[in-house]
Amino acid sequence: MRDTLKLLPNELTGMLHEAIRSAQADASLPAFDIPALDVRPSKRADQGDFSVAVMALSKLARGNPLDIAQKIAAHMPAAEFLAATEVAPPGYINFRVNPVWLKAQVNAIIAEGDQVFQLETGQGKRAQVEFVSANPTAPLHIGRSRGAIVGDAVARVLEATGYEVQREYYFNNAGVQMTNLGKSLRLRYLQALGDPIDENELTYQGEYLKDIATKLVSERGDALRDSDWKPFKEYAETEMFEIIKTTLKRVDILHNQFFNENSLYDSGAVWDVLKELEQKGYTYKASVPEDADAEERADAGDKGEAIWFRSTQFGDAKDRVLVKANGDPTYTLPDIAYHKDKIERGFDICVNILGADHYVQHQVVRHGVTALGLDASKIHVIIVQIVHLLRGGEKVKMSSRKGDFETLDDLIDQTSADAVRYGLLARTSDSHLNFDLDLAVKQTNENPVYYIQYAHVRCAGIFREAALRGVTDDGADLNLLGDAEMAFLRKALELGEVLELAASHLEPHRVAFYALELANTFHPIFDNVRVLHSEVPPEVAKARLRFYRAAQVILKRVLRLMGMTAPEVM
RNA sequence: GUGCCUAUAGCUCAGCGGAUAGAGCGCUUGCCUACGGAGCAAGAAGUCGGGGGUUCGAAUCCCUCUAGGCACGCCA
Repeated sequence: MRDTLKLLPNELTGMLHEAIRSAQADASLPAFDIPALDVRPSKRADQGDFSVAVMALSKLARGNPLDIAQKIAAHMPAAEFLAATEVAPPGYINFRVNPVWLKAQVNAIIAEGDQVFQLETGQGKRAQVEFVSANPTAPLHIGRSRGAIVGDAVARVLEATGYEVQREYYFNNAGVQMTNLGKSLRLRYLQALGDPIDENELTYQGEYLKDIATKLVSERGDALRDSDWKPFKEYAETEMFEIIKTTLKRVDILHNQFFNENSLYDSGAVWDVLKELEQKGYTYKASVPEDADAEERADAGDKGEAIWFRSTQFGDAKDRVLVKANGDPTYTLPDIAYHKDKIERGFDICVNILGADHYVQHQVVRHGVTALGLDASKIHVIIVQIVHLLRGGEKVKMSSRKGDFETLDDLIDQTSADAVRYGLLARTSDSHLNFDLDLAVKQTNENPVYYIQYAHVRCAGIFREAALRGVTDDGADLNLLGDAEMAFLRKALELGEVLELAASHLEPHRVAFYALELANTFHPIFDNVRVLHSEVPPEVAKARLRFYRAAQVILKRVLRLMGMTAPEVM
């Protein structure tokens, strides 16, 4: 299967350009620059398999759209996969795929196996996807998990188009939060040793610290009774990261790079960035921003002088503090240094998955990167909107401080890793996500995940039964396949385009919707196209058996692209 | 008040400049002596939040209004 044939719309677009140039060469059409032509799968069978609207050429070619369409169609070059080119009013060109070629794709699909529709458009390019990036203070919160699922799905889609992808986790283990974590664990530790404690002093009240404290007591006894928070922070951090990694592994997410914010201080990168911004004249020292009005000046109080970044020069609504009056940097400064580091590591694209609440912060970082003279356009951001948990139709409140939150682990326990992956992936990142816990707990067919996986299971069922009856697909004649099977193959051939769009637009939800459409195409065929039935001639059975092998390859590939399992039985 | 996101079938959501607006669930009616019925077939269900505008053509682009969400720290 050549790469171009995995992307039939691209192939047809190229042929259309050729046809138009050819028509211009023999003066059938006047000279004009060819605009973008959008070839897409047709919606209905009478409109062929692929269609393109050429009405927009009407002005350029100074003629009526139908005539133009006919002239282009007449000049279309021949291709093995293309059976017919038809024209329809008011100015559509419809393409029909050659059935013989289509049926032969069954063998191509089987030959590609787990790598089917592996594209090469991103070949030789390196991408980085930064996601999750939660500080190791608590188990992964459900609010973080949407970004986790989307981030990993983006990484998988980029890999499918040929990119070399790095999955990165950015964290800070030096902040106030981590100190509080250490102090909280220390209290839980003392409690585990039998000392009375005041639970109101616990910043982190979750049960998980009790478990870690118990483990610590079993390892060290009361040896740490007189220690301050520091060894507890170290221990808690290590344990928390193990817990987080274990959770992520449950949904098949594996980061291959953990980037510690502290390394930017150790290397001096943070202060180098500040110096560079100062040298370029983008900073100033003041107690209030330069453009502050009288009221703001009055409200400012006396915090002392901070170092400000003139982000307003880059379109920001206000200038931002880089270094506080007490000499400590804000989060912004190291974040700019981090993104500078990312760009300088030479990735072709850096994708950053952020929650909606980080949108403004990211804009500031982007301005900082631009101020340093770097190309901020390499940084792509996917903003995932808030997840609301619903139970009994009511919103469930989530807090990672009080310990009554819903973690990703909770969600997986109540449903399944596959249901969580699909549920969090199957909508656009822009949309606010309502996760219905009641529905998720049900594990009924109301969840599309079962519908999709069931298609794969049904294929496996055929092969099991075929093996028992000694039926094989040796010497199968694919021309014996019928219209129903071809309908599925047409759908299967859309996968290349789906992946290409999902990668170029950074929209992995496209794969989730495609999966549902694919299953929706599969099930009616399964019902009507029997393999092991007494009325099915042996040679037809062979062809159909091979067809189902190809169907299973496609279904498995799509499930794996979403990070889901492809079960043989359910 | 300002910025960003959202508003499409009873519900959850796709579609984001092209031909009669789609899917799943739910609902109605059929289909089990055939490889697993977690299935299939048929059907009902939509002034694409309201109003203007651009275009040969708008759910899609622009303006505006309404409703909901998230942000607007010398927090991280």
